[in-house]
Amino acid sequence: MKTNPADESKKKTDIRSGQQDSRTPAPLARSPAKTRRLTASERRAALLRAAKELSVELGVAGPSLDAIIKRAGGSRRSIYTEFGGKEGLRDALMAEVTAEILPSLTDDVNRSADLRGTLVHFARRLVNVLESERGVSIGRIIMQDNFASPARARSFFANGPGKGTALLAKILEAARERGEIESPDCLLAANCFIGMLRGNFYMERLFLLHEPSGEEEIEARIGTAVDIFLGGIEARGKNQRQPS
Amino acid sequence: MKTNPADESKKKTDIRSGQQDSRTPAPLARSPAKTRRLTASERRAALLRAAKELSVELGVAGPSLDAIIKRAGGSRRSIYTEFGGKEGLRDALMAEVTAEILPSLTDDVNRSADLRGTLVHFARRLVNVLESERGVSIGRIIMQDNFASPARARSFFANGPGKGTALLAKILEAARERGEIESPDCLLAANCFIGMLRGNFYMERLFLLHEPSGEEEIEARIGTAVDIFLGGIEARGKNQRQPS
DNA sequence: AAGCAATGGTACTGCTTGGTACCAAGCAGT
DNA sequence: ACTGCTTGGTACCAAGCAGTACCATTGCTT
Repeated sequence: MKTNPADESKKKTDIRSGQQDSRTPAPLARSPAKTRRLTASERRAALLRAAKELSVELGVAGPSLDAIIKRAGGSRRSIYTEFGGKEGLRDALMAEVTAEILPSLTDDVNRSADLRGTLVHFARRLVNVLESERGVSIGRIIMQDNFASPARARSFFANGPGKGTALLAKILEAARERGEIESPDCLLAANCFIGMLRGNFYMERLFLLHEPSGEEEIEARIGTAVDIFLGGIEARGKNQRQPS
Repeated sequence: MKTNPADESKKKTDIRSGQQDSRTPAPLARSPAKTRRLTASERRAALLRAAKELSVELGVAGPSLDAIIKRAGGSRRSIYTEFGGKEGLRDALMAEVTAEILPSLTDDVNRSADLRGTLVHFARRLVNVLESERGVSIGRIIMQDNFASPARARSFFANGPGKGTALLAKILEAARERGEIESPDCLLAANCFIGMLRGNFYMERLFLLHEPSGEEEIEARIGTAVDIFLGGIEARGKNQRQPS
């Protein structure tokens, strides 16, 4: 099927005659000065970078291979030898992008002395990472890819939100050990806190429904969330599960 | 608008079993008995219904017009006269689907006497609506379309989550008036509560990372969320905003 | 410097899609 | 029943896509 059939003429479909613009006839119009070839890892990085940029720029229905190659240089061959095809490239991109977000969240936690300070700090980090211009762009890539491939979604959740939630859960466990809070399930509580911070806002941002929130609004949101959360779990007798 | 959701319009849908090729060669192999023409609204309903079903079934990268027509009957002409094209059909589908979800959430709120009961009731409704098999299917359609069109996303948020959150906010306002809770911003608090209920679970469900949660797990999540939330906002002196 | 293996560049194939054109078949008004 | 308008069915077109083949070029090795 791949061997060229007995048709060497251009008469495949004469209707599509208007093709003279699609081909660039001059192969000598190469780059003037530097045509240095890139090593495999350089090429890989360039491809991933181009794919990321274009995914951010184009948004929906990510870039075509042509577009990626045009920006990154190299040729389709590079993609197939390096990633095995488009799916492989998306996999690699997902891994890279996930790894890029996490550190900015986990870094430097536990700086505050008390729990409230730690929570506020964590919340600021999270909201700013998620809802920043760049965070939203990356989030859009991730989410759309997650719909396309549950396998990638699984990997993303394990390495992204999963780790973030686990980190917060550990902080809560420590506070519980110190007797500052009462919580039967710190992981569940961590989920709640993170969910509060997202609220409807994160999705609205993801869908580009409004500009990034201002400092004040974010502080208000964080304040409300921390107040409710701390008020709900801190240790002070029992106001919980009172029978209704 | 919803005249008759094609109760008796089964006349054509059995063609989809054929499928031997992309084209059905014999124009005389039509439906055996009747070829009654559908009215405009019937046709519209059939198209929307087929589009919804196929979106659910195919998941990623919604169905093509051919697929929709093959199931709904009619022809491409129907789509263009009725919806103006594919985008118009997606718009209409989004509106329909959004309107479908909301009532099952808002219906029958305020049944319980006390606030805790009301919150638990609301939470059960919300989680079950969102994370049910059907809710997830519809949610996937909506989310993917939201990425494709911020305009649709805006309409969805206004008619879906926006209304749900506003409803809860009203409930909270009433409780505040009765002095049961203290909350400077009930809408923000409602956002928090709904966010807690989603946590990471809803997104994980949306991406098909696990089966629907069991009754027990849902009750545990709801219990935790309600406990934290009520504990955080109920009126009992001031444990909030203590300076750290 | 010559040769060779790997990479870059591009045309091409096969396929799918949305949109349009056109013919055929039903329906309604008279 | 005839006629004209509307709707259904299908072929067709242009565009875009991933993947493959193949030539041209590069740069390292010997």
